[in-house]
Amino acid sequence: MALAERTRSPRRTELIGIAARLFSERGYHGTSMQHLAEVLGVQRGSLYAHIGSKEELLFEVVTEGADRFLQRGESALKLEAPASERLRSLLVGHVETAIEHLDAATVFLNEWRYLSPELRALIQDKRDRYEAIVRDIVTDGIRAGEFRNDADVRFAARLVLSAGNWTYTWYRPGGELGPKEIGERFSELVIRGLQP
Amino acid sequence: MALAERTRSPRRTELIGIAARLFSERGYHGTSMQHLAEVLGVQRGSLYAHIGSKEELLFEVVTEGADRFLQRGESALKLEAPASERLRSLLVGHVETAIEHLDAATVFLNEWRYLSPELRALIQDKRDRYEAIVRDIVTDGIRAGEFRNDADVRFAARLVLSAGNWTYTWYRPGGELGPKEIGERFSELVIRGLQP
DNA sequence: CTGACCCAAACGACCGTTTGTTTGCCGACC
DNA sequence: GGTCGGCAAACAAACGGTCGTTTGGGTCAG
Repeated sequence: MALAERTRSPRRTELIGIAARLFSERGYHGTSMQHLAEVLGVQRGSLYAHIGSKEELLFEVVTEGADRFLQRGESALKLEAPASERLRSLLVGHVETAIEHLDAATVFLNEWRYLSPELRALIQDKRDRYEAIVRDIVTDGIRAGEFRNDADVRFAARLVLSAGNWTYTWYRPGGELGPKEIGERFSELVIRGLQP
Repeated sequence: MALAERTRSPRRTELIGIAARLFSERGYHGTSMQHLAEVLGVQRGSLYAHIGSKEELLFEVVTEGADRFLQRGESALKLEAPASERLRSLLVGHVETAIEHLDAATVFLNEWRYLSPELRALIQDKRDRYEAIVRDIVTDGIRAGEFRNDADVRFAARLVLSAGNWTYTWYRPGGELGPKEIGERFSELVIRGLQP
C-alpha cells in the first residue's frame, strides 16, 4: 500500500498523535513500539498495518511540526505592514505554534536529528527556509530605517529563533500567561533591541 | 568501591569524556554500552570496573555541564560593576562555556530529563539556582535605573537563557566568530532591549 | 602478591520487524 | 433478506539481534 493512501486512515492519524506525545516525553530512542502499541491498545506487531517503520512515524511527527512553523512564518512574511509589525507577528505566531502543538514542536526541535540522512535533509530544508524568512524581515526593517543599520542580521534572526525555540522547555499549560502574551513580550524586548 | 574513590581514576575520567561526546551526538538512549566500549577499546562488560551503571555516566556528564554554567554565573553575579556589565559578563560566559565544552553542555541541556527522578532533582536544583542568578542581575538593573522599570524580570531572564541555550544547536567550530564575539553581540541586543 | 584492569561468557529482557491466521464488518449479488 | 467475497484490523508467535548488567577467571605492573 502506498504511503499516500495510508495517510488518511483515521487509525494511522491516531497513532501519529500518540507518537508525538511519547516521542516528546521519552525521546525517540526512549520510546519502543511496545509503548506505542500499549497506548493504542494493540499488539506491537499490529502497528505495521498502519506504518512502514518506526522511523516513518518520527518523520511524520517532525514534518507536522516543521510545516506548522513554516506556514505561520510565511503568512507573517507576506503581511502588508512595517517590518517590526511583521517580526512581532512572526514571533507571536511562533510561540503560539510551539505551545498549541507542544508535542509535535518538541519532537521537531529535539528529535529530528535522529532521522536518516535522506529524511533529515528534507527537514533541514524547511528549517533553512524558516530561518531565511526571519532574516528577510530583519533585512527589510534595516532598509526601511526601522532597525539600526549596524544590526547583525544573522544574530538578530538567531535571537528571535532562540527565544521562540526554547519556550517549549519551560512552558507548562495552565500558567498565568497565554501563548499570545508570551510572544508579545518577547517580541517587544527583541524589537526594542533592534531599534535605532 | 565507593563513587568518590573511583572519581579520580584516569580511565574513568576518559570514559566520562567519551560518554559526553557520544551522548551529545547520538543521545543517551541512542548510545549503547557497546558504543562506549568500542571507543574506549574494551569489551562492554569491562566498563563496569569504572562505573556503577549507565545512568551514573549520564549523571556525571550532566553534572559537569551544570557546574560549569553555575560557576561562571556566580562569578558574574559577584562582580563589582553595574548590572548591565554583569549581565554582559554572564551572557558572554554562558556562550563561552556552551561552546568550549560543547558536548557536556549539549548533554546537560538535552539529556538531563532522562535521569531518574532523584538524580534529576539534583540537577533541577542547579538549574533553578542559575536562573535565579540571572533574575537577580536583572532586578538589580531595574532598581538602579539601568533597565526599564516596566521590564518583566522573568521574561528578560528567559530571553537571556534562551539566547545562550540555543547556541549549541547552531554553533559549529571553525566559524568566523569566536564564542566571545557571539556572546558580546547577543548581550548587546538584549541589554538594548532592556534599557529605558 | 596485591590491585587495577580486562576478557569471555552468559543472564533475562526487550528490540524492531515479519509472518500466517483470524476476526468482524462491508456492500454486492442471488 | 440472506449469503458471500473482500478487506481492513488485529492477533499470536516467532525472527535474529541488541540491550544493560553480572560473574568468574586471567594478566600484568607496582
